[in-house]
Amino acid sequence: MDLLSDLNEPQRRAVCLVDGPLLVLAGAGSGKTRVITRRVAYLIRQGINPRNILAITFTNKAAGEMACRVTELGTPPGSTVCTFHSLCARLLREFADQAGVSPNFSIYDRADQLRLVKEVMTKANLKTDRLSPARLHATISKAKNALQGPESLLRDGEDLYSTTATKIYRQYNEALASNNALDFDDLLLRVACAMRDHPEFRELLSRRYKYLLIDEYQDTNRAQYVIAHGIALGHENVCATGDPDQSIYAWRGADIGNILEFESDYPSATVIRLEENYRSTGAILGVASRLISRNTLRKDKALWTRREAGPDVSVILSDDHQSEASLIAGRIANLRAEGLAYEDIAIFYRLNWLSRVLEQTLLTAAIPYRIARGVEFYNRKEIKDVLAYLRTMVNPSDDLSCTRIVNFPARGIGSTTVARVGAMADQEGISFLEACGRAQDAGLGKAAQRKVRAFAELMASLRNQMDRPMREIMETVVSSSGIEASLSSDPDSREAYANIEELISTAEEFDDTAVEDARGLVDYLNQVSLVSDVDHMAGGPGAVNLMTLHASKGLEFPAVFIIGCEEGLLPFSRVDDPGGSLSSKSQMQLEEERRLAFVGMTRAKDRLTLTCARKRMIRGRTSPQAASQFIGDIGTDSVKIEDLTSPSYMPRTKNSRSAPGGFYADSAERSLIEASARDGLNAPPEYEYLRPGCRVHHPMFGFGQVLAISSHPWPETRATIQFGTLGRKKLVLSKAHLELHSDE
DNA sequence: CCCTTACCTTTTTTT
DNA sequence: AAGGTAAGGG
Repeated sequence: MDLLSDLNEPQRRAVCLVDGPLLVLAGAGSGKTRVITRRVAYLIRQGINPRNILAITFTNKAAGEMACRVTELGTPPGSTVCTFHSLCARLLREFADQAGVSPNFSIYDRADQLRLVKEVMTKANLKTDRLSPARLHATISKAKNALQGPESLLRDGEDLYSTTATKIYRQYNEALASNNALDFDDLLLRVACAMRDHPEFRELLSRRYKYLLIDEYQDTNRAQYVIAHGIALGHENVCATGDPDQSIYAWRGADIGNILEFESDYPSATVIRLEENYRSTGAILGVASRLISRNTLRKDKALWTRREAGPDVSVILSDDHQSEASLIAGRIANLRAEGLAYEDIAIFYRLNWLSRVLEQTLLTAAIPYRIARGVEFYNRKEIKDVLAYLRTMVNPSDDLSCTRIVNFPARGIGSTTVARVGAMADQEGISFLEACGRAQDAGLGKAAQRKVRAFAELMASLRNQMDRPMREIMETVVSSSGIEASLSSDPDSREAYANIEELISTAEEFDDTAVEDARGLVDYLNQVSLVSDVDHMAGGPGAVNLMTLHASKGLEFPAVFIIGCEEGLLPFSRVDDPGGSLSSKSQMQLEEERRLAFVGMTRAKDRLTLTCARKRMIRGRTSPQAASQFIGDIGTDSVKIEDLTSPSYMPRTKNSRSAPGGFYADSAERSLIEASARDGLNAPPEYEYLRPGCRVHHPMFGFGQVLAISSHPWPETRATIQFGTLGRKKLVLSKAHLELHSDE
């Protein structure tokens, strides 16, 4: 197949420039993935050994897709396409000596990491209610991603937080070491350090990976940067692709400087910009561009499209989350009527929990949906329990996993017994499992001793069976541990049991599909530990796609809804304000939120709808919501605001004086107005007084001044109103609810 | 030792 | 709204 004929000029250059550093600044929808896959295929056709090619992506799903598309281009296999994390996990097992790890290490996911932080905090007598483990963990994680040790936290002074964080960081690392475990950040950190400390290791990698491609370069952190540079050192055959406007992971240590400074890192670098967008309509691209142009810290970039403007971008205002959801269900039905399939439609939101109402509504509306939550499966208690057995088998030092299963299923080993065995293990400097085998020394009662010993024997016998195929291992674990017996007898556990059966079938799948250099228990755990949200959703046919804005990156859909476009939600800001709510939502953070909205919008090919609600249930309380400032940022060109909120009136305050005539003065009159607005019979008398210059209050946009009225006859009154922070809006006032304030 | 009940926090976003 | 934790009874 011809690799170049359907590429545009800059794309072709990006594919064909084989040697030397190359930076591809690829705007949203500019065919970046196509360039990368073609490039890999092109390199191979130029006679480069596939084994010398390493392409790094951010998610397993992206890696899978990319590998798949490269194969489809008819090139011989052998190239490595994977994520930074899985690359590092593999390297660490292969070069365990250089990296100073033991090859059977466990990989701790976020939940494990938090448990460990909590455990460390308790041991240090820190109250977890004063200082959240999550915050401490975030601090530690950020430091690790910047390749900084515990002492680094003291750089900016020795306040109480810094000193405790340093202490916890140290002890957390010690705890990881004694469990023979690494967290996600360690995977990168250990490889980066090994490359620094062992030049021969770095050189080996440089020789092995002579051609390096890194996708989403704007989202790389310090550790990933060091690894990439280490590999490229010497040959400099490094092709980085990315888009500064889509940098949305600064909060987890991504450094946008990496992509901005590529040219100074590699003075001989070629820079290619891809600015033609093949995805979105003119209207969508215009709206997204106007939004992102509000960012000040950015390289200006002009995305353009040959596509026509298409339908306006919709902004829909609803009363609450409930009506927002049913409105979307309705719109989905309309889109279906227009000929779209369910899988062509996606709904994005800033926070995971925003999907709940939506799910319920879609369920009752009988609209099939898929939700990008692969980890959810692996986060189920029973699944984590089974995996903990596997981990303990591979890595008997993994006390976190071992204590998790010592009494699952219930074996009558309670917390006192666990504490005693644990204390003995600590004292003797042995693992929990080993201590179980020597239960007689732990000062336990006869019965407890017998149970604990039985557990140790169970694990020993399981450990003898580790070389069997995954499915058999899994079945043995489930049956001989007693999980099967305890779950299948209890009718409340039917779902849990079904999940475990599902897990067994993934193991079977692993046996069938795994390549020859990755098929053991260790590789299975590797794979399972590194799956993410997005990975498990492969655009299922016949279902609407639900996901967070973060998860949407890299995807595209004909129709996109972004829900919850409200202050505090889409530019997200925390309710409690560590550091002051007004001042410290820094410009940097706001701009990242804006990029996030930009990413979401640019996923849409043909139809884009933004929705917001006037009030919403947050943490069990209904709280009033204001429209997102981003709705102001996108301006009014190619935007249609549909106001579906019901009439409402602000309580009168001292400052709000009556319009001439005082028509909304008493409640009887008010309910009359509401009734007529609801029934669509007569215009509420306000409209008589609606004229340019009026000061009005809108429940979502706040105070504004009427600039012009384009058509007056109710209920189709359209008026252009200037709102303070949100700019000019053209509103359809059909069911409206403007409160007039005379402002002589 | 296990199970129930009552509070109490949590909630960004992800490898 | 929901999940986790501490306390208390069986």
